[in-house]
Amino acid sequence: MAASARTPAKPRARSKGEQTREAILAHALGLATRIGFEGLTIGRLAEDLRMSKSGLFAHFRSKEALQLDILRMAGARMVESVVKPALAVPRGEPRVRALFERWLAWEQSPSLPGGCPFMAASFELDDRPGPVRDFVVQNLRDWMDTLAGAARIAVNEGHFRADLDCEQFAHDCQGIGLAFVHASRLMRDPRAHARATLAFETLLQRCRAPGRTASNPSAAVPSGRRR
Amino acid sequence: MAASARTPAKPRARSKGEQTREAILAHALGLATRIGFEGLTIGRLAEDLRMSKSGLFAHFRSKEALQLDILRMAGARMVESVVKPALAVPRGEPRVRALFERWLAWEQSPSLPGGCPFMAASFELDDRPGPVRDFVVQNLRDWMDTLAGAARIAVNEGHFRADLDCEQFAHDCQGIGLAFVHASRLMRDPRAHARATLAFETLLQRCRAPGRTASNPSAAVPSGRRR
DNA sequence: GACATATCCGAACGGTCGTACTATTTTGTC
DNA sequence: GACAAAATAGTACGACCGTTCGGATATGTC
Repeated sequence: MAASARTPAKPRARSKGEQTREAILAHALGLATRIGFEGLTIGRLAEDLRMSKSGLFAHFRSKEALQLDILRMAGARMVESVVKPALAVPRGEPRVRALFERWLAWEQSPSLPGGCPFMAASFELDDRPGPVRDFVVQNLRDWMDTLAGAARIAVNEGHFRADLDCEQFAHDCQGIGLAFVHASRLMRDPRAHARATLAFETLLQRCRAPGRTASNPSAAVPSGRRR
Repeated sequence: MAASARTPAKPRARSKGEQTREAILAHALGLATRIGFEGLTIGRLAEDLRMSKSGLFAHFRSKEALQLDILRMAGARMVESVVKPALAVPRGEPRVRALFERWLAWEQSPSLPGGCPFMAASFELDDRPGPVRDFVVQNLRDWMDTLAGAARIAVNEGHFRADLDCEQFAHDCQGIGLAFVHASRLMRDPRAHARATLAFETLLQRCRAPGRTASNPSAAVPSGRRR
């Protein structure tokens, strides 16, 4: 599976410890989304993975470090499966749309049985200061900046109104996403996805440059295409 | 304070136990909003109130019962300070607006240092089945129904478009509220309230009957005023 | 194969959790 | 003030928490 079976290399390619460490984090991520970051327990985690509590603990030197590593992995995965693919989509509205759609898909990803960990952490840690909270805040700030940045590009491409408040746009997107989680996970509303999509389309419509519609995407001319 | 000082009556007017019980719940509510419902601990609660753990515990027969009682009190308070006052406001858009504004105020109420307990519980309990979760769901369903009902009335009064999807309206409101909590509590964004207000006004504008504006509230004629 | 080191386990620590039992005190009624 | 009932305290329980430490075991290098 790894690079080579006979090349352990000097700085070590993929030590045993690192493998199990990642296996732990992968499972811990799924667990944390379901039972929360505070509710996540080293004993339970070790039991699930059929390891000793102390053996597992040795990989992280504290529970807080474990929580941070889980979030780091989650952040990296989110970038990988939401942000990066969206960057391959044409600039402007298509990319904004790709971001949003992939975000919803990420939230429902099978590897996240409890949903996006940052959403859950938003409400779980909002009153508990510390590095874990700080990390969540930073990550969400980055995400909102990504959304706002994509909207900014859409403005420059002439897809969105020139006077659009891009940060408000990101804020509104966040609201749609949160309402989606609320409706689908808590209320178990089968129309949750349709609701979120409708809300997003309505938002997009409000943001488009005058005269421009979804079915007539070339009506408006980019105002400042070259930078 | 109570009915009479010399009339304990047969079924007893306001026993000592009931007083402390309410004091416990009031404090527990504030605590639960900050540290979460799972994080809330009987020992901590007793310590805060300078009671013995067992003395406090005797008032509720389990932690789950305590959690339910806390939520019951929160629900009653929310009705008292959000729903009931809004019902005193004229039907239609003004009442819808009153509901939303009082909702935001309730979320920031000083007696709720950690914000609306139902918001927090939404994400904390979404994956933990049981009566506590059920209670939260029921309460939020009632709230959404209240919002949708107020919108329905606004449609009948001719304030809102006749083809408005009132449930989608309630859903969108929920999103604005969630984004508000996200921005204010987690991100500590000072513009959070302005963002929420702007989002709500934009939503209202989209819902209004054609030709009707905020500054010209009498442009449209009620279509089905009676009933 | 020898050896150093990385990895993992077992047991144990002090703490806190929710809960159960038994006193003791306080309250309300006569 | 006597007396029953209600309210509170005290103590203890088993379970699990995060963490420590020393020793067993596996891994990678020579």
